[in-house]
Amino acid sequence: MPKVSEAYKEEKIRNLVQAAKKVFIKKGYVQTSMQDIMDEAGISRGAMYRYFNNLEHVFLEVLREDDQKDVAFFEVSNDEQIWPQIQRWLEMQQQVIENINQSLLQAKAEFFLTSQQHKDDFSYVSQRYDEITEAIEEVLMLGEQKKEFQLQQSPERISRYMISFLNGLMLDTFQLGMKQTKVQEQLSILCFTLEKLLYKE
Amino acid sequence: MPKVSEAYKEEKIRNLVQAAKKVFIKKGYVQTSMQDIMDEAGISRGAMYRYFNNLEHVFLEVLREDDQKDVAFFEVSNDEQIWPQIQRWLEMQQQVIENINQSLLQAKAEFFLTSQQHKDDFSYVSQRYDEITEAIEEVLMLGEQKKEFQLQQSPERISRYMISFLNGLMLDTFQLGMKQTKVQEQLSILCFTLEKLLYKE
DNA sequence: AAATAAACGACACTGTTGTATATTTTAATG
DNA sequence: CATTAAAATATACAACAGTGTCGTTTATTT
Repeated sequence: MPKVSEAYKEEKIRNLVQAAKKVFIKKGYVQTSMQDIMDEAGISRGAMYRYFNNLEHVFLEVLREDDQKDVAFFEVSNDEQIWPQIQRWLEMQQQVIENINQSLLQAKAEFFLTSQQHKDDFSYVSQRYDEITEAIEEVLMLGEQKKEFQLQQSPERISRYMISFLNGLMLDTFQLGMKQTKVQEQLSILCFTLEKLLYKE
Repeated sequence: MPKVSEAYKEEKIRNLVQAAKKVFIKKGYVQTSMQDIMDEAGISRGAMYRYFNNLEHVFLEVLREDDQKDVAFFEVSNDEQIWPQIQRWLEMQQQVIENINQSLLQAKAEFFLTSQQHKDDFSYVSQRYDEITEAIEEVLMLGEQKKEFQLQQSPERISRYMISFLNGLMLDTFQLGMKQTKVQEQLSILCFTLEKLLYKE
């Protein structure tokens, strides 16, 4: 406990972030207090505040950790047709949505929704939105280059369209459960419309 | 021998609800306290608690009031073609989305997102979702009856699809502003895909 | 055993809630 | 029009939950 390596400190923080994440997933952002995280981590108040200034700080660290996992969020292979790859990606999204309760969705939504202050961290949301838009956009353009698609609308529009829809489906599903929103059916509609948007017939 | 009219009481409540609504629109649900509403209404703590038990109670009244305005939410006329009516409705939605900051969207989202307790009032969200789904569904079926459409997917699916998309667009727009999400463009894509879903070609 | 830094937990402070009590307003009555 | 009792409002208060700080304790290294 005294004089200790850098590695120890990092490890400690990683543990705390893990504990925090667990709590945030379970309780969302608004309902979570520092105390909850301390309890989950089995650590004292003083120790906690040695590593984090406040709850917002903790959450931002959790966010950072969570983001890293899907950096390589949409890897396209050039060897294969694009469309099947998109379809596979959509199936992945279905998995994501169906496990929405084990994700940070609620906490994130609450965090960015609740406080005007976070409009400063606004850049985060905004940036992430742009990143994803662009990633999808590129895939679409690639498909067009390869003469596989004939985009009926600009790739940017299509990309944003996909995101809006998926976001809506996620939140509705979180609120209402999968039975009511019928995730699979909805995604198959998205597929249907995407075909119309991507192909000339 | 008692005093005071019924009408007075109702009027009073309506005023309080109005004041509360104003605050909720400005600050959302989570950041709003009873005090904020009392201040806005220029009323004392004691008076406020005579009419409402707690913040949740106030919010539910505000919700009720707000819902009434769009009861006749999607009136279809039988004389006219359905499709133009849907298009007009979508234009209305654009207005709604573009004025999203003057709406209760944030407060509602926060309210239903934040607290597990509200899973009891869950019925509200769930019910409303079903109502809207059914309303749209009926319009679609009417169009099919009139041989105007040839639905490429079940009306239920299409209806839910529309809602998911619009919800997503609303929340994204609230977060990011209209410039980034390009509401109009997005809605025109929705229109495009809807045509594909409604018509055989 | 001296030095050091992590960990602990008590503490003071804040903002908010809901209630209890005091005061004012109201309209029916003599 | 003065009286009066109930209703409406105002004010003060206790309780609480959460925050961030700070002096103290603990355990290891040198």
